[in-house]
Amino acid sequence: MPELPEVETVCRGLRSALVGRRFLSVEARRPDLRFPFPDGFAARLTGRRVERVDRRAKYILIGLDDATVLLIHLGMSGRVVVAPRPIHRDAHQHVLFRTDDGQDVAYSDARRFGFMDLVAAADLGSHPRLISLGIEPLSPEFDGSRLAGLLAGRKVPLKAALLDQRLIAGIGNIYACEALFRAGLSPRRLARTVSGQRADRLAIAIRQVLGEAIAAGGSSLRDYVQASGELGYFQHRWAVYDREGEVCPGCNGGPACIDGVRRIAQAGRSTFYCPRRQR
DNA sequence: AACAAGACCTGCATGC
DNA sequence: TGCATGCAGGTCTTGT
Repeated sequence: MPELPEVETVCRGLRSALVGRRFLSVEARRPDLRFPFPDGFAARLTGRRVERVDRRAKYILIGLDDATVLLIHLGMSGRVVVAPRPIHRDAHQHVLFRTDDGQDVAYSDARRFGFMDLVAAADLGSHPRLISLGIEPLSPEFDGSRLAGLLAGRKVPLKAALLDQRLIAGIGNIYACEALFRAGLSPRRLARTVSGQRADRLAIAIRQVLGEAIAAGGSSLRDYVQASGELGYFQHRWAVYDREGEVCPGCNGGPACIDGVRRIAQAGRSTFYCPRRQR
């Protein structure tokens, strides 16, 4: 489920639910997700007060009052739901946080590709999962010339470069496809061929696509008392992702678009694009 | 050094 | 209906 916009949506939900609150109890119902929980995980969290909730790439960072940070990654299928106690229990609900104001925060993850870790705040930057992350695409420093610099000399397909978290942090398979469509650039083009105006267009497209998805998720949060990225995805209509064979929104059924959106495999993942509008 | 491929794990849609 | 197959929003590790 989660790329940057969905993680951001979950972060916002957790921020409003948790900042200033204490964990009355924490229950890990199994010893691991993708990795084992750190030693004393539940005990170390119990009684802690949440001071802040931040996001870095697709990671959720929950800052606690003892100068530690709870690091959460949602993997492919991780979900977070906040509800008044007692929360509905589901089959893959692996971690349950109870707060001092009567809320339950449940983490569910069928595939268990997600993970959690506890880190000293001072060591956050050197955490092995965070240390090599690239630029935040929504940060003010991210623009066309910065993007061109990151792509320069790279012989990988452009789509693969967008998915490389060491270059840009937070773009996943869906928004890589969508941003390339908006920028009119083929996912197969070599990354190093994108500079100048093409890089400008792509940087703008990335920011727009991510920003609109966050706006969609954020607006749905007001109506549902959940921090769930699923809502953002549910509301979003993709132009090309998962639309193999359909006419893309830019082509309006023109003769050159007879085959519609094409699906190819790149680095083992599906890429959707319009060969007519993306060059 | 850079890149592709396999691995992790479960659920779901599809086709026979 | 049952079963096999392929695919899924991520990223770490291994092999070329």
